[in-house]
Amino acid sequence: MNRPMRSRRQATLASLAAELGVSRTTVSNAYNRPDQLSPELRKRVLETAKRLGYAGPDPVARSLRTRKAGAVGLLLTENLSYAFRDPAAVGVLEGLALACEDAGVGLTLVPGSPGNEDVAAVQRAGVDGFVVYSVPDDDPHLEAALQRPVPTVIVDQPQLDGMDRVGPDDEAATVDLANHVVGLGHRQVGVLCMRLSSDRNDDFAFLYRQQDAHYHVQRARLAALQRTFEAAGVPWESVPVVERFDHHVDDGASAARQLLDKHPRVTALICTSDILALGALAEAGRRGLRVPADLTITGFDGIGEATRAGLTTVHQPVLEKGKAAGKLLLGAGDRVASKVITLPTELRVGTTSAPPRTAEQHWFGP
Amino acid sequence: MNRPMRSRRQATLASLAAELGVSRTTVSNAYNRPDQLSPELRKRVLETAKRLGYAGPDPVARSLRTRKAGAVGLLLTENLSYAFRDPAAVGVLEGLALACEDAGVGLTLVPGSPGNEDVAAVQRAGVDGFVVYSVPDDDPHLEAALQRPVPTVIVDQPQLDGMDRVGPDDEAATVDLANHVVGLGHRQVGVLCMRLSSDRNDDFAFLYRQQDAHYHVQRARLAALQRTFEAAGVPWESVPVVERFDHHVDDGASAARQLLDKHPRVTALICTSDILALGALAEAGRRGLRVPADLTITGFDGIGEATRAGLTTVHQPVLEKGKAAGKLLLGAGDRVASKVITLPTELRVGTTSAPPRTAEQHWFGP
DNA sequence: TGAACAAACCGTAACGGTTCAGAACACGGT
DNA sequence: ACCGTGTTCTGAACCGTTACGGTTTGTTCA
Repeated sequence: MNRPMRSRRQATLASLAAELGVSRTTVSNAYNRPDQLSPELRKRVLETAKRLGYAGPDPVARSLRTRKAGAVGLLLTENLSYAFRDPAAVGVLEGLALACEDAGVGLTLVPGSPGNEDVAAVQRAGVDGFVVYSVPDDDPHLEAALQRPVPTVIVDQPQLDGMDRVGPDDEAATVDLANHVVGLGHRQVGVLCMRLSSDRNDDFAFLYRQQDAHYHVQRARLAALQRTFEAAGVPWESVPVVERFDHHVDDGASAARQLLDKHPRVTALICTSDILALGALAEAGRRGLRVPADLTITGFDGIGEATRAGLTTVHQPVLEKGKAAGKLLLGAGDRVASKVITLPTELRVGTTSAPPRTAEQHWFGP
Repeated sequence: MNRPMRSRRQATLASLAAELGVSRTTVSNAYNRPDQLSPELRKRVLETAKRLGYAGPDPVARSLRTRKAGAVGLLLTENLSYAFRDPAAVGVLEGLALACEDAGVGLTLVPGSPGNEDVAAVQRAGVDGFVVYSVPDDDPHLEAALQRPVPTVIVDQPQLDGMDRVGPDDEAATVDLANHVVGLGHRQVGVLCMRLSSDRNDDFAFLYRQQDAHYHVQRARLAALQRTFEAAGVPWESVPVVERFDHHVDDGASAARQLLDKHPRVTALICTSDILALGALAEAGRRGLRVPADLTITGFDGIGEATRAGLTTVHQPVLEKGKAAGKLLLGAGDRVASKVITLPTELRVGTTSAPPRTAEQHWFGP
């Protein structure tokens, strides 16, 4: 043990009361309701506490009695690097942390790897509610959280029965973006997307896998792309989609490589995240493709580095997303109806999108 | 409330036992020690539990009894954006989260803004230990955490009496970096640093403020720079140091602007973080200064974006740092002696450092 | 036949607090 | 002397669980 001066047995409120010859109530009051006892006595209590090394009422015991854990849980059933390496996810985390800080409650990251069926951590987390973020639809951890008799807010996920939900309209935002690309004249496009399911598939993802995706956000974005491109006369089967399980810039680069190797005539690469797009950008550079002259690249999320790189992307207010989730959860006490908050998104046209290179257009010419 | 089927009063282990006509112990065993009762009875218990909407033993009550909270606290007395916007800090967070996940315990972010004297959240956090990261030396929250009868691990901070500590040797690493810059021939340098104290000072920071810095890391890095440059015959008073309270890329840019406006003859900008360096890079571009031909820029931390930008920097294994802290804390149970883990760092020379522009060297010529 | 032992279940006592309805006392007013 | 009104402190119940040390029942084996 590395705490100095730890006595044989930690002092408790009761032992302190005994030492002082007062009731436990009084000691409790000394900490929680200073106006309930004389200043002198309170001072004496606090002094004795210091002398005995008593650091104040035990949080857990207090929680039991008051029925408040003083923390909300964040269920992140991801490979953690997924959550921490993506500035968009970190933004949500930050917003949530801010909301918690405002309310003076802690934010507990509840562990649960995907594919790991062990939901014990979810059941054992001492929290007053859960925020569920970026979890596959059928995850047992999500199920376990919903079982718990505490409120739950779902972020970036389809609304479940009476749950609260926060998220952008991924479909609408993606439609805007796709229309931008279509409007520029692109008909030969490729897509890079994030993990669609808990089983690794660092390869092309065909229709069935797309529609069966367990991650709502990816499913929604792909569906929106499909809808828009088909409306523009581009058969979706002709659009290659490359999936990556991990989510680093390098994964975006390798995905772009895989796609471009097989489909060199593609004029636009639509990525379902900025991270992937940044990787695609790097790969394009490596191949000597000029962006946007030779290749249009778009992202999604609007992270800082993307902005600095001039990426055409959809910006979503990630910080607000997290904040909204936190506020919703912390204010969920007495509310009866469930709430759904849809966040605004904004198409940000940067310097990575332009009409397709003319040479290529001949392929589609009359 | 948005939980469906919530009965008037939540079922408890006791009410479940009563309903079943068995003892509480048996119900408890059904959840915690399946081998202590017959499979049939266990099945009956679990079925009845489901029928009554009992989701398993209450975590808080369990914690009280077992004296394990099942979570470790992370004390981040920062403006939260500080912690979340810096990939280096996020890396530490990730490493810590990974260690916690391995151990199946939660990670609670304990709120406490700098300057906010309210340490209640620290006292009320139900955790089995604290990791203290990036907190000013004299912070009351740190004090409050140390008071609690749980182990504490300090990250990136000078070792306190018997505490465990994890961190790189900031001084040695900075000396290496400074020697690199000195070795290139730079004698007219400027420094951009992060917040030195809890009071905002977006301006030049003079010697007294530097030495009085409440943030160990910044103090150590500045001290190392001072030592190295003075050894190279550069009087430290002649080296302008600009401080920024916030820590975004834009802050780095504005700091660089402020410094270069006043000291246009500077040939190298040493930044105490990559984020600031990235901003400096942007500002250099804006001024039409070629890097490294006209201006050398260095960072610290080795974050991904810096690597992608080719920044000369010191890489430190942030993920390992977080992991090490977590492991140390979680294994701290019975240990008597305190441990100190010093992490390796690596000078990574990129494309942003080179000898000073010859024109300037005349100033120092014979 | 009965000792030895395992399996299945139970009762009680914590764990360390908070809370609420009073008790005890002091004080000023009538 | 009596009453009302605070102020200060107390007693006991309660929060929901698990640890510990049993008891009961049934089986095995010499």
